[in-house]
Amino acid sequence: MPAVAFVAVHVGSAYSADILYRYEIPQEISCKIGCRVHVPFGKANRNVIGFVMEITSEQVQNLKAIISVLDDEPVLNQEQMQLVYWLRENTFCTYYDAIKAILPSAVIKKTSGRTKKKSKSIKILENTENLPELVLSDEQQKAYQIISPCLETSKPACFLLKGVTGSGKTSVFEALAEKTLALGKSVLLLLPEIGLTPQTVQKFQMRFGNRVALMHSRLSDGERRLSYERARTGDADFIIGTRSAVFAPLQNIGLIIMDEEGERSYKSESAPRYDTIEVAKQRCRYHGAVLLPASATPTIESYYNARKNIYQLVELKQRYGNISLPKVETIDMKSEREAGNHSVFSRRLFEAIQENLKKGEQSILLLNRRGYHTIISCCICNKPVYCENCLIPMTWHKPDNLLHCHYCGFSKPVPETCPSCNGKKLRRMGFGTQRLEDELSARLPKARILRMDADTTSKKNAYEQNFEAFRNGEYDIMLGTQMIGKGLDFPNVTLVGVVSVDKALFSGDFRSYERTFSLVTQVVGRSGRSEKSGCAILQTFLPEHYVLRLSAEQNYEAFVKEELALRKVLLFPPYCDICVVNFTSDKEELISIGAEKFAKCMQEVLANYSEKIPLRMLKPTPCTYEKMNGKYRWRMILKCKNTHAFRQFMRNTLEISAKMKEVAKIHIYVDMNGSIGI
DNA sequence: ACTCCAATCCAC
DNA sequence: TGGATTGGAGTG
Repeated sequence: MPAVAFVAVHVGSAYSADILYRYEIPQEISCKIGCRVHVPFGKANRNVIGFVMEITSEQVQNLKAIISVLDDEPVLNQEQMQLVYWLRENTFCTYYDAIKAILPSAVIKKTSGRTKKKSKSIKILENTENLPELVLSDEQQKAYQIISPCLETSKPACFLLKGVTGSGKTSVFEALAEKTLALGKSVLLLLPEIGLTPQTVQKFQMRFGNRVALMHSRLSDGERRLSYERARTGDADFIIGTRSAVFAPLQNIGLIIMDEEGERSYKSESAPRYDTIEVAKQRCRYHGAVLLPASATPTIESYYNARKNIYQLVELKQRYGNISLPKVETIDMKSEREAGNHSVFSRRLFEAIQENLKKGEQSILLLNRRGYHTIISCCICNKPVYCENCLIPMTWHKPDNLLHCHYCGFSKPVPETCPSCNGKKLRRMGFGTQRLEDELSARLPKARILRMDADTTSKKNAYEQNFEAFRNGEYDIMLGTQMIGKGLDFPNVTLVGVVSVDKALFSGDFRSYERTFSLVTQVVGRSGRSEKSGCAILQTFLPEHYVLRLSAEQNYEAFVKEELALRKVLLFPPYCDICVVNFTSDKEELISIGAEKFAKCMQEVLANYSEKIPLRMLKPTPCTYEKMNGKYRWRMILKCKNTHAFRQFMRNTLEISAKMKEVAKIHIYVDMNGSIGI
């Protein structure tokens, strides 16, 4: 009786075709679950690679047969197999999308199942002479002692480490990692962006030497493959990396740390659209490991979980060395305007910068818009100049004198006349980091200014080099977008100026308040980290807004209280889950028809559903930016409970609707608890 | 009656 | 996804 293999093959993003295809396993072939196989596929029987997901001995007639097996041993182990199924169910992706996230492309494509190349020697950064024993403060020690007993058990647990900026969370990580490794278990440390935290990475490399391997998106295919193999074989038992590293094939994981847990980069914006913390939880359940999300401003969801005792809260309330948090002064920019000051700088902030310059101390200025003029609009019809691929106003950049689209990267010269009405006069408005730099250097010609935004840091190692130069005192002032708020320690910074974050409050996402609160808290925390005390100045046109008021007070608890109350009333997470169905098409006329047909189909499926699905369906609507990258975009928001029953209902709807011609003409993807802005 | 190409269908 | 199939427009 021939055995049957259930094989996952690459079928694009077609929901209805993403099934496991059954093939006969010929007698002479031995194949295991998790191995890659060559199978004939489609009417033309083209030879494609598939992954064996299941093997049964059932009797099925007329199956095509597997051509050959590519691997002696499975490329997907038992845990990875479970993760494939988990990802497909939870992120509404295909089998192949899930496999692509779990395996490096070099492993999917490699022709031989055996790793033949001996790995190159890795530069060893171990430097034992240079390690003063790890010294923990009382508070850090206490945090360590609460968490560390759980590392010895093999029960999954989650601690939420809430530590004010400068409290030395990293030292707690180090102590816990050391303990985990001593117990013979492995450690996974996740960071939002590897380039922004070279100090942290170096610290761990110094302490743990070549047990550490890095995994992040800037590795080449070969480097990624090497790190993957080192983790898989146990040659490296401490992985440091970004989002994708959550899939590192470590054995026997004891601890997963997620630093700056609320960062957006932890949410994947392409298939599979996973949330790193959810994958980490899944892996902790599998390994019986401890999960440790950490932040100065935990997400509302995490803090709520801590209040419900799903997570155990561990707090670091003091800055290391008992340095006080900087005092934050709020400046009402409306009164500046009334007083005739039309500059981006309030008089108070400018004086403070001057003062700092005189003292030889450093300043950091935050403005979360890059470019020079952020809007070019017509004096007659008032319409801005839009990107040709996106319905998004373009930003003028001074260095190349071109308009740039910050969403698709398209650029073009400033038009002579208004593209909408042919008006002859266009006015340039808005303030970006380039203009801030210009104005600052005009008013303070002697100041050495470092601008940090996506335009100045695109080159490899640019972050690291610039941050290092600033730290070494080569600059007086660092100005930039949100990227300057994170992680780094600059002992000589005693002034932080928030030039403007008002716009960030109204991005259209229900998380924009918590993100703004977090951003202000992070950047303010850059000030006064050594013995010199620091201060911060927050400029806003909305001083009475509770988010800005509470950010200035650095009152996280009060902010969470307000935010939870708001979310309860408006029904947002953590009181429900938000599932967004996204529709895209390059044809404008198809998208509303397809989206509405889908919504109708969903209602019908729901009406015929035996299980009760708590669900609030909102009508499909165009996205805030209706066109991006040449694609028209609609979406439909569902307020739901993210249960197995809901996810089945959702996939059911996707499969049924995919067969309808109006729906088949457009592209659909589903995003659970992602962003609903832009 | 024929070609040609884009839209559509389908895969085990 | 990608190839095979289908059907409508265009051609002689």
